[in-house]
Amino acid sequence: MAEISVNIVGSEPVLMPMASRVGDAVRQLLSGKQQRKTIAALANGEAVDLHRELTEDTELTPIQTDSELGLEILRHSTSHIMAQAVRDLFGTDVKVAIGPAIENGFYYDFYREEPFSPEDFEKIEERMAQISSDGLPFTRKTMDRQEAITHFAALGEKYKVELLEELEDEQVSLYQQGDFIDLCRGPHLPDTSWVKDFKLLRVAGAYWRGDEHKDVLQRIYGTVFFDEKSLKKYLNNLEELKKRDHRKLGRELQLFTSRDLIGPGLILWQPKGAQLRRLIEDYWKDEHYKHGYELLYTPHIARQDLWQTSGHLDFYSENMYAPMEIDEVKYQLKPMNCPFHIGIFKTDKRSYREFPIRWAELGTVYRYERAGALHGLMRVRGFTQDDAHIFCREDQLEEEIFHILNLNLHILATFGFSEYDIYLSTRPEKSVGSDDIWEKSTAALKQALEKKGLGYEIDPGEGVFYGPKIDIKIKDQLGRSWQCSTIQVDFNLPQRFDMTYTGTDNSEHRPIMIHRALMGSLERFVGILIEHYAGAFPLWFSPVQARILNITDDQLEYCEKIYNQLRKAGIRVEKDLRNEKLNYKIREAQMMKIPFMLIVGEKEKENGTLTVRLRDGKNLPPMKIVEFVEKVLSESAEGRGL
RNA sequence: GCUCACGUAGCUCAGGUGGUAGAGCGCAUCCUUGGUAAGGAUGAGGUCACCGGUUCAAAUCCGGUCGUGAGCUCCA
Repeated sequence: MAEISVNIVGSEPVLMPMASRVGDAVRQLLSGKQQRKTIAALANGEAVDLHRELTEDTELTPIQTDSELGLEILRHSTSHIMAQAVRDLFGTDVKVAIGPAIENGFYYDFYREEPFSPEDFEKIEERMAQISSDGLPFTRKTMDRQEAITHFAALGEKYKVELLEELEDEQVSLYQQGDFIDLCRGPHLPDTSWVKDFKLLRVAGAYWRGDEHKDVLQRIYGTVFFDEKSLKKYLNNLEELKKRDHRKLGRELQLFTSRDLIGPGLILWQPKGAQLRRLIEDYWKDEHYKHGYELLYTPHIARQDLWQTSGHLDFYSENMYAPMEIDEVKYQLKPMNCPFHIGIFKTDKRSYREFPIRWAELGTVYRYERAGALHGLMRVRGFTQDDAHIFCREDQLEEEIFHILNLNLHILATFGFSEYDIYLSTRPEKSVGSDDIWEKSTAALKQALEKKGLGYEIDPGEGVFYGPKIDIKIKDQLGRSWQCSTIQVDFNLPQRFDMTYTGTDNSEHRPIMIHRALMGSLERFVGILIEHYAGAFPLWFSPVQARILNITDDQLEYCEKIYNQLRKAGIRVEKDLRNEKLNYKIREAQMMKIPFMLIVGEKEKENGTLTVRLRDGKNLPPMKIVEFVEKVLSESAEGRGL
């Protein structure tokens, strides 16, 4: 009998009979503990099941339960089990579409007339548990593509037929567990008994193949892990996310709201939210001034002609609010600030000596976002960009980009974001500008990134049509990524607006324009901050820094005195002098996540002090009012990076 | 925009099968003046998102509109 040589990567090969299974090799080559963790393997680089027969000399890399790939296989297999359960329960009224593993779980798309209900979820989960305890093996078979089409056509599985018709391979693989057969590339778990710690999470509509002209399917999402602990951890994490949800905290902390009467995607900033925002804006303005920017203000609407010249009407009009007519002239709300800044540029004849010109504006723009895309502060229709435009010569580009990166990362770090992923997007297929300018600008962006010592990834062809760009995605406390910053070179608008400057040679040249935003949108950035800090903001931008809590009415006068003194010193302080017990007042202040609670009773009144309770429940020893002022001011300044 | 779900006092929510509404928190008044996460009593708040239909009768059933949520899609 023929033999083949099999080894686990990094160890000695052994000879095994031809057509031994991967699982046999694993049992022979791995220790008990390693064996039990192994659910599949890479055989000469191809991911295969443990049941797969080996027909040539093979190097195996085990895929184990503690790897990403292992989880992916678990999730994929679980989606099959869910499909089987759904089919068992609802019969052929249900058509199966696709069911991949995704980040943190899996889904399966079904076509069914009736919507799935929460009660259905319970039934499906019960049935899945049954399938799991049956320990059905996942078996793979290959089939001629035409044969597979006939097979699925006979079952009325039109989505599978459609998939098969588009496949290029003449042999396709099918996986079966119990009586459920699905078209699938695999690999899968050895059997269904591995799938114990799962949960179905939600159902949502999804189009067949993501195309809104095609059938609407019901997508059931779920998650699964190899052990109960990990599942619980994940579910707890979901709970934590809910607790941090900026919409919930925004309401509780009285930061912002939106009302039906105002309109969807339009935010009302309540006093505390407005205070928070003002602190962010003031800091932003100060930093920009220090870094050589000048600040601009521009209007919210402009004549339609402006948007014609800028090209927004041609490229962006579906995102713009409809025109309004004033004195027989059409005006439109601005979706971007750039044309206004160009308008200011063109008020004078510019010289190369003025460059770089750095203009910044907290400009509020309005964009039509599809109703289904709106989400709290994260996706709105009216928002304020922390926008800036830099006009410079080509030879200044790299230095300007470097300058922007410095300011950018400095500001993000001050807000507590020091982990990020950076992407450099290069020329797309449809674009304006010469090869030469694209090359030079892309090189300038790269060099600036490298000079700053920043790692980055290249997104080939993902640049905007008018120039290359750098995007920075920050990571929050929960490890989620948010794209906030963007730095974009623009060869288009300077030309459209015929912007020029006089160079050293006394002739006219075209300036380079850079658009950039650091926080992106104030609204969204505040949303991210709320979730990042779970509403417990650092002292320097806490809308309320301290709240005075008296113990009895005997300290009312003294409390007023403290309040006035702190307020004059520039401390954001509130007083809670209601006739309530201390416990009650502490609870409320705690829930408002106020950094300092100032407790004032007879002792403090007599000594001219106050007792500070911190957000974490600890107390500081009693201190004089001036000491507290000093403490808050110095800690705030430090937090603000002063 | 599409699919599904939801829309009851300022907030969080109860209100089988239709008979004009309830709780807790908050708010007001009173009692209580109490040192580190909810003291007590009384009271005021709702044309049950809006419009229309079915019915003797609708928060409850049906249709539409608006809004919210989860996804899909979109996001130079």
